[in-house]
Amino acid sequence: MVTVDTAAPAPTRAKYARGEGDRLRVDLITAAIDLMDQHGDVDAVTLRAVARAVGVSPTVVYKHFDDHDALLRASVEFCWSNFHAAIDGARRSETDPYRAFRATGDAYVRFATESAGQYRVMFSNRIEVPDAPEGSGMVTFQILVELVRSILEDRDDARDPFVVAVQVHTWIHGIVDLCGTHPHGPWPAIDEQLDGLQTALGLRRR
Amino acid sequence: MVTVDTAAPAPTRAKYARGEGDRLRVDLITAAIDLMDQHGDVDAVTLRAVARAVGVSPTVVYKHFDDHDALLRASVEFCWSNFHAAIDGARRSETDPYRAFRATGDAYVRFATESAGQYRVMFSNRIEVPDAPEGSGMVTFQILVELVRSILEDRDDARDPFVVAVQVHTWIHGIVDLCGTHPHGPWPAIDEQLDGLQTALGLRRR
DNA sequence: TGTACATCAGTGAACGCGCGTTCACTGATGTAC
DNA sequence: TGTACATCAGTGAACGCGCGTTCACTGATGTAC
Repeated sequence: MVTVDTAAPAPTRAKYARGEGDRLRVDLITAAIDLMDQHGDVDAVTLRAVARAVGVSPTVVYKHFDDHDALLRASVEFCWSNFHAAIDGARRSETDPYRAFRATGDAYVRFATESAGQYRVMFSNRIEVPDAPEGSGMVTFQILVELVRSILEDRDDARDPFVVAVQVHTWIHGIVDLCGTHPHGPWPAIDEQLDGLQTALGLRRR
Repeated sequence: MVTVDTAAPAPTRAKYARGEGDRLRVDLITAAIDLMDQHGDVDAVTLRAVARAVGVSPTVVYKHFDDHDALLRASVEFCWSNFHAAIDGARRSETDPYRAFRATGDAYVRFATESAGQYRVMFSNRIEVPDAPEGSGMVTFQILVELVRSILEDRDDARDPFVVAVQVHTWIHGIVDLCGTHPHGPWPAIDEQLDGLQTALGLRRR
């Protein structure tokens, strides 16, 4: 319910030239995501706050989105694509499956830490984004399944990659969520926790 | 931002007798917690919504709490004591450390499932409740540390009970949070996931 | 036994606020003739 | 080359709403004399 009035009200912005009006759509989404990251809370992302951040009147939002909810849905969709890009980029950065796994885990943690607001909004599931069965995360989760599969094959490990990938994801989510919301607890460093995860789940080279 | 106007407005309630006015304090906290569980969101717990649920005018809340925030803090504190009671009760229900561990895990999952709103509000950390270092959860977390310690001793396992307890907690939190917010995903059943956790973390009788 | 009074649980109207949304409008810019 | 006009980006005032909070009040009940 607290709505802090941070930031200058309107940094005197010039209007976009004719034909470039669609760029405002991107600006609005970007501003919405910034608000998520600043407040870690989707409720801070009011239509008026987004317009204020861009330096535009609230009414112009309706030129680009049906309503407030449509703006939020588009923004969350954008978060998912940011997330997917981060995860996919990390996985592609290494060919060795163990190194790729670890790079991807690090990227996951980095996203959840540096873009904590986005991460929380995405996984708190209060904004429904229409997509494949069970949300936009599924395609990204598939990357994890494949990473796990390549490791299990290399280890001659008969476990089901999907089941192990669920284990990896639930655990890593718990780590970033708990340590993110209680950053001053006496927890081990996150990368030590990742080490522990990889060991406990038997995903190290043997 | 959505405030659904569920439930009858005011079930014609009789005022408390002289000297029993303090019972309203408990009623308000109880109603606040019900709202958390119904909406899974602390923003639904407005001062007016709580008063409405109890069948009382908003102003009377100020007879029992300094302001809206004080009501929320007291409610979250009550959630923590509910949670502690559930965990502590489960741990005391078994003497064998392995069975006690599992009973406690089941109780954790049950609380996070059946009182999902409370759980989310407690761990989302948006309401600061003043307490021991790093919040009311620490004393309950200590129960987990002791459970893990007793298992590790029985197994002649030299690992640090605190570190392993952190592993248990981050993982179990990830399981209930992820499966709670995405209940229709293709995940294994939660108790199968608990089985997997116990095995992977080496907390089974050998 | 009766009565004045303090105490107590709770009300109701009013406030200023930020919100989402609607509506009629403005003013610059490109284009057709 | 000039001019009328359609198009486009964006504004500003207004609405009804629910919110947290304040203030002066009510009406029943126990108690002191």
